[in-house]
Amino acid sequence: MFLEQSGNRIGFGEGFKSMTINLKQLSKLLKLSPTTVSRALADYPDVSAKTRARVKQMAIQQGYQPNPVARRLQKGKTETIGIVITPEQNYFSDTFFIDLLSGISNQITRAGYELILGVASDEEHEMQSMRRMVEGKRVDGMILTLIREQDPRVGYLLDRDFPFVLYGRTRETRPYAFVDMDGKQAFEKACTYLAGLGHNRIALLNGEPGFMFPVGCREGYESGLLLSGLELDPDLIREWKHKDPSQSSYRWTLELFKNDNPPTAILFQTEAVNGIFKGLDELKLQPGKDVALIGYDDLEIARIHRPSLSVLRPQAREAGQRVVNILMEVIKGEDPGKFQEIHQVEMVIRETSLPPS
Amino acid sequence: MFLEQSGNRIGFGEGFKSMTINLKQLSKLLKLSPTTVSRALADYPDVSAKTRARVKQMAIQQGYQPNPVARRLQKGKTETIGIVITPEQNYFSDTFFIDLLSGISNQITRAGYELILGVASDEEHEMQSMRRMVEGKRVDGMILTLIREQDPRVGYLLDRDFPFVLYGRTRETRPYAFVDMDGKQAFEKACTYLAGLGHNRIALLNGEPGFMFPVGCREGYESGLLLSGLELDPDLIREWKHKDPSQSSYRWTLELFKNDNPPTAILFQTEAVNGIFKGLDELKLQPGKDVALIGYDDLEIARIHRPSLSVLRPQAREAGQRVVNILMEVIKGEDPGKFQEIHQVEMVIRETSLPPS
DNA sequence: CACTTTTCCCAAAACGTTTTGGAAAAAGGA
DNA sequence: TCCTTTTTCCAAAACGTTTTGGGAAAAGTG
Repeated sequence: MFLEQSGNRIGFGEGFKSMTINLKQLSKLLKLSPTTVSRALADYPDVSAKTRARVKQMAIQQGYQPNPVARRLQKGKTETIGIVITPEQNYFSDTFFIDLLSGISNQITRAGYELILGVASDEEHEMQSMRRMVEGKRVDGMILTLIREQDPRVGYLLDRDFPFVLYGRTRETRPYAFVDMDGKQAFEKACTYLAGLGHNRIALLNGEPGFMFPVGCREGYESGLLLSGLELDPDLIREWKHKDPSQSSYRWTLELFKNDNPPTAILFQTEAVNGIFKGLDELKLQPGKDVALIGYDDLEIARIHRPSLSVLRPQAREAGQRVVNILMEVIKGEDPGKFQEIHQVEMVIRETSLPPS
Repeated sequence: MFLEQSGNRIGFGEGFKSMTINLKQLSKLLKLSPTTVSRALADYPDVSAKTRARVKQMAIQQGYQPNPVARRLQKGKTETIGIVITPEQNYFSDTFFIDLLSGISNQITRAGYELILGVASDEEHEMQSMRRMVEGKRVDGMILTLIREQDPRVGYLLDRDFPFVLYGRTRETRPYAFVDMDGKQAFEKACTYLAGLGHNRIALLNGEPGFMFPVGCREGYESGLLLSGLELDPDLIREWKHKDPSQSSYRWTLELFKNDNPPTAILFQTEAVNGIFKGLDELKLQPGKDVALIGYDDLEIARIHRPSLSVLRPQAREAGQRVVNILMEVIKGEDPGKFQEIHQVEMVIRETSLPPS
């Protein structure tokens, strides 16, 4: 039998296990039923203020923490959110994704939930990892990132009515919840800004086709040209690959300037900046001076490079928090269609966005 | 923040839950007891081959998956491993960490476990996040990375006899399990290689003091010099900061060459390469030609840069898998002191490791 | 005082598994 | 045949919570 062991911290060779106390033991210590203790800790009104205080104090003193596994079983929830990332796609380009993840993680913790992570090597494995989480009843909801135009994950989750939130958007007619950056508005803003400076040959070095984000970038770019009275030249548009942003953007940069009438400015995702710098260097063109540059994402390199890079800066951390808050609502049963947020992106003018020379 | 809303269709509830079946329902379908079904699926010998096959077939047909939360409660395990990362420390430098994480994640999945992720903003928050996992009974074991010379996390876990494995090492006399790269051997190898080419002024641009890894790097560097009959010149050693590898390494590079007798070669962590390139560029020194370079970590930039960077290449993915396998043993109760692995690091000779001109 | 209402607490059930400790049926041994 | 052993199954308990559905005591109310 178990006797009272108030304040007992001595291990019996079972080092860790012995220093943990459960509800039954705590209630015995308090000479109360487990019911009352549980309800006291959960601030139910049907336990007197006095005992509630007594229970809480003892709980703290004994270092009691309810076993989350038991609570989850009883509550029928996993209290867990899943996310699957794919290293192939060069996801961890500097600070951006980790900022997003940071916002997600902190908000999840605040809700008393857990974030479980899958790392998939490719698209198929990505789906498989998600199915394990969903069908294996390991999560209450999913967060999806790096969304494709046609994204099978979204259809899959919608089909089974499983809670999820996208960071990004996809082509899907059924309503779903998402948080997205307004890439269109961002690129439009950057484009008109450059045009306003006098640039009339503005190039776009866009992200990989198939993904949704570059679609908005292009829309914004085209709309920006239109608003500025510039005409669209398909020769000024190139697309790089996720697999090797630097390499492909390097090649496309060289190609862009083979043009008879080369660009005086380039819009692009900052991820690809190394390749661009390299290409320009080889062409003896000075960034900022000979060619204006505005990148999307405020990575470290943008700040430390000389000349420093003008950028469009999405607020990744805030977006991550919103994603989680929305997901919690969807899990509670709210209609996902109600949660469709498009966040503005601010422009940070540094040294690479001067008028044409 | 701009908020756009659209679509307000009311979702249908109960969609997901209805398509999942539990053990009791399955056993009813089979006209067997839950006990037998459970044991059949777990390949116990006390259920006949015939019924076992029948059970398994029905389980597949019905898409039965045991509820992991219930199993965890019964087994008294969380089947979960925790890891805490800190964005401040520029952790996600390109592919290295994600490779490690990939190895970890895949191996954990293979074991039927889950990986939960914490993102902490600083050292204190890091500890707090870990304590939540450990004391909140949310994990069976922890994986620690980016280890400091004096690391309070290790003492904390050892004190309460909680299973963990380090990726890296620390100064701690009690036995603990770790997987580490042989930084000493790697830097020694690189150093003697350069010396063999005729370099006699070899600099070390080392990682931030306080962390354990740079200690080994320096040991290897010093030992390499000794073996090559070169003498140690404290003026050729500099240390950069995690917070801004590029900026600090840029400054140190400039400083290194103020020396009367400047280096002809530099050893460093590839993370810091941008700063070095920038510094050399400013000094009108060509990497590889005027100054030999060998970096630790085979990041993308190392491969795509021209001239391509010679590197020391740790096998992060394999290391991640080992970390998990070892952690599983420790969780089973094996003595952690038995698991102390030091992995060799290969050297990849590319274009920046030529003899001095 | 007799009654209703409010306050405070608790026993039992439930969540979905796995494990324990048999028990009935079948097979083997004399 | 009778006894023992093996095979095959299952009821009940357990894991540690929360929730359900009261019930006893205390406090109001007339």
